[in-house]
Amino acid sequence: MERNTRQRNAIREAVAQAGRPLLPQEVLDAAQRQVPGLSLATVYRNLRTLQEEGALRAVMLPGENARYEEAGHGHHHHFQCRQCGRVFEVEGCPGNLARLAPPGFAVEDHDITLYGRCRECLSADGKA
Amino acid sequence: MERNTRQRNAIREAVAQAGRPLLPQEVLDAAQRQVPGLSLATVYRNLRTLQEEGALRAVMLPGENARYEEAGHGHHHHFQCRQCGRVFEVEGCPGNLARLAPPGFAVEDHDITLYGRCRECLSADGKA
DNA sequence: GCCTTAGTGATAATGCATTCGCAATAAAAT
DNA sequence: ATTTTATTGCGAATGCATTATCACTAAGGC
Repeated sequence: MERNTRQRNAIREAVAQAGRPLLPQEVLDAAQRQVPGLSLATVYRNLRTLQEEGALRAVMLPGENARYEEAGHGHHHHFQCRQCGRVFEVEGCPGNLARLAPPGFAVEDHDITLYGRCRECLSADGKA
Repeated sequence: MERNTRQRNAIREAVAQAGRPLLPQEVLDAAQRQVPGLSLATVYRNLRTLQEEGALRAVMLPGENARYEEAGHGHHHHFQCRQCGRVFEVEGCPGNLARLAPPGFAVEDHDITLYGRCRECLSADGKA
């Protein structure tokens, strides 16, 4: 039977409150504010468990390790800031991408990643 | 000074003739038809060299290792077949993706990956 | 409060792509 | 042909994310 541990709650909360996909290490950093002794192994174990029970979703970006976000946010894509490396959700979708594929190919799905500067990094630059 | 070896030529040719991004192991398999003794270490060395001199480009897809394609094909995106795993180029681009980003974010670039079945896998299924 | 056992922390182990070390090979300049 | 040295093949080494091990801890049912 599944138990409700402080660690698991802290991990779930950390991802939920971030509102953006987090790396395991980022989850650790955030969740350690609730549970200081939390270990990285426990983060990995729970990320997997929470993903299997459908609470979390793995987000893969090109050349990056898996990040984790809350499940159930509907179809969306991601933006990665080239300065701070953080990833954000972006809603919306251009649609009708199937037309780009070569003739005879069946398109079932797609991923879009936007790259640039997030608001925070832009405003920090402005001040510098 | 840079030398013109059978190995390097075979590697360059393999990528050019495939017409699609190849994994180092796929490059090895293809180039070994020209140079049977070719080793994987040499493939890695030359993929790096060729990339540095601008002849090849690294292609990163979500959750995948780097593939390599000929440079100079202009802006394009990629399609990955879920059955055979191969990656193909797709021309064209929906454009105007910047509007998807949250306000205050500056979009500089983007990656699009389409997923589905390639023509070969579809027709093989049809026959099965 | 006690017991059972899922969960945890710390660290070692694993898996895997990629790179390194080095003796042997082969371009290409002389 | 000889010499020089970039390049190669092979296997060992590396780096790094993730997972396994195991003794200990603490949920939660009784």
